[in-house]
Amino acid sequence: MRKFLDLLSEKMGEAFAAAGYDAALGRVTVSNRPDLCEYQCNGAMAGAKQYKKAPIVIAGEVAEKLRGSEVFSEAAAAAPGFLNLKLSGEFLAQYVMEMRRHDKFGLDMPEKPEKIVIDYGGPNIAKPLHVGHLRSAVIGESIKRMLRYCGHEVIGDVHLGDWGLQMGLVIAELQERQPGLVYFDESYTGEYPAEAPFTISELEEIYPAASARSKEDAQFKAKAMENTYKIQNGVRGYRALWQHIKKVSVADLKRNYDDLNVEFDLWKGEADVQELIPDMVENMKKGGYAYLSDGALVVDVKEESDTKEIPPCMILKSDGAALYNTTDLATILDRMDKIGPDRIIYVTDKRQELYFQQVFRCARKTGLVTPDTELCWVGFGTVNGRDGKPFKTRDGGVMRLEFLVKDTVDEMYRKITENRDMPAEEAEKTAKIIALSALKYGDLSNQASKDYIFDMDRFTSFEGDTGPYILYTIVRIKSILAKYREQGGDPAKAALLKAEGGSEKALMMQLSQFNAMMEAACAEIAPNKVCAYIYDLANAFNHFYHETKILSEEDAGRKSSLIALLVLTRDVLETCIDLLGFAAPEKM
RNA sequence: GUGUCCGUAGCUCAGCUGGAUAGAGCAACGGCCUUCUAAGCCGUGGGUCGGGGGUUCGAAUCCCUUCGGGCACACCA
Repeated sequence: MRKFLDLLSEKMGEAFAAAGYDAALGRVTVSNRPDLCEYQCNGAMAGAKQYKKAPIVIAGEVAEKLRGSEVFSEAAAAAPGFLNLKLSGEFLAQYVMEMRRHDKFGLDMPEKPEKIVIDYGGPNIAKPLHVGHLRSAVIGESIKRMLRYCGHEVIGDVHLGDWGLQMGLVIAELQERQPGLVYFDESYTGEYPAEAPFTISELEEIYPAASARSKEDAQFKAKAMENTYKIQNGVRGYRALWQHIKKVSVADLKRNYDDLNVEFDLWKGEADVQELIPDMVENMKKGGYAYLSDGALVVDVKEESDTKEIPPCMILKSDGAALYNTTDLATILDRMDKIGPDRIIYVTDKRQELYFQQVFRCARKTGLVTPDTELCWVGFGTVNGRDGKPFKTRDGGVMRLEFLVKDTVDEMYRKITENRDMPAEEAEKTAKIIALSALKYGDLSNQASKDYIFDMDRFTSFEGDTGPYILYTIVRIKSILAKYREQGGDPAKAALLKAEGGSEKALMMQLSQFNAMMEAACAEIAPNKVCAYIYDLANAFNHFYHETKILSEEDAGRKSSLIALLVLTRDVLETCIDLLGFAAPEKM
């Protein structure tokens, strides 16, 4: 379906052409002076120089050609050369009605859908999720859903950090606490127990303890490094323990991501690509890309156009060990081989920008990806506390994600029970739903690349530009539709007639922008655009709601038309919040 | 030091490829519930768009410069 503004621009272009000017000047935009007009065109001013005429003259001539237009009910030239436009209510209603018939509200599918891998989450095994993981999960999930909605095949991969020193640390701590474990007996050849020798809550306590100890106790740290080496080189007992750590940890991660309504298609990790490394490195050497520099194996990635020195991409450390780069490159190799994506998107902290620039260039240069594979990086800013510094717990520690979510849910429960009379069980369920909207909307409504301040009071507020406000709007619509059904009406059968003036027309105008907004949001990978859109839409609806009696409307045709508008508004809002990764309750 | 991002109302932020009086929300103040959820709606006050130059008919937006801040700059991830 054509985008509404394109349609208007086309009509305007025809008028320009009819008056003897370039049709390209007829670009129509939403008015920035709603008191004067609904839409505007500034083409007369842009074309003034080219045609050596006063803009107001051109605008006047074009306005003349628009007389009797079926699209614009009014077109007036205004100094110094603006074209102020008002829209025909029938034309608008027709477009909006067509949106309703279309299964994606007028959003066209791409001619060539892409296969896209999105790498987000990035949790480390054995370490609890903390605030830093919130943004990756929330933003990544939303991008995944948006791109899917726009017609692409999208595969989300959690990309676990499951190959590092933290595993060696956990095992070192276990060696101290439970030295008798069969895993440490290297002469043991039997089966290892299926059950892990620790629970998740024990694991959560073991890792911080081990990490703290390694900072003071050099011998302990050496032991941890040795353990890591043993895991990585396949010593049976250590491998078995590593599997246990991974299994227990992943189960817990799934639970945490579940609570956030975040799902991954793949639970791959660094460990999965280790065996690809030797050949990959060998090929980089053979291809003449990799060379030794200060003992480390590196690939040059600088380019002519660089405005600064880009250091080479390191492939192996001077001790010959692999590092994060190596694993990420091997992962690209693996994905190209097994999935063959057109695009890979990474969602990480913005501090890793240079790092990914190096990795991408290296992958391209060494032929890990085909020339037309798009490697794409989305960097996000830090979550700060109200003091503007990185978010911490009251005592200055790292804030665990689980606690952050729980605090938000508790706060929401408090607010609900304060304002509404609701059974405890229902209030609890509702609190969870609304809290998620608060958390996610609070994050996603900011530009991803910017830092933002996590302000519990602001996010959980039902007022202003917040998740709960959006949900409240949806619930209001649902409530009216439910009553309409009780009266025997069928919202699905309601048909739109025409846009009366005022807030009803404004609501339709907002709805008509959906496909253009979604296309832009996907192209720019910007969930914040979806947020901005639904906030405007919710505002437009609430304004309309206060001016318009719906259920008591006596003209049956008009009532049905209003209901149709409600249904579409609800559907668009619910579709959008689903793309943001949350949902609305039935009541609140 | 080099590069990069940012600086807009008391606070938190929008402002797309330059366009008419710079917009929201919170906070402050004032209105609107016998009628579809008042967790809403309407209104008032509040800004030299960090400073200075330049390009343009026209700049928060583009260019230069300057001040202030964040971040990154190969053997961490």
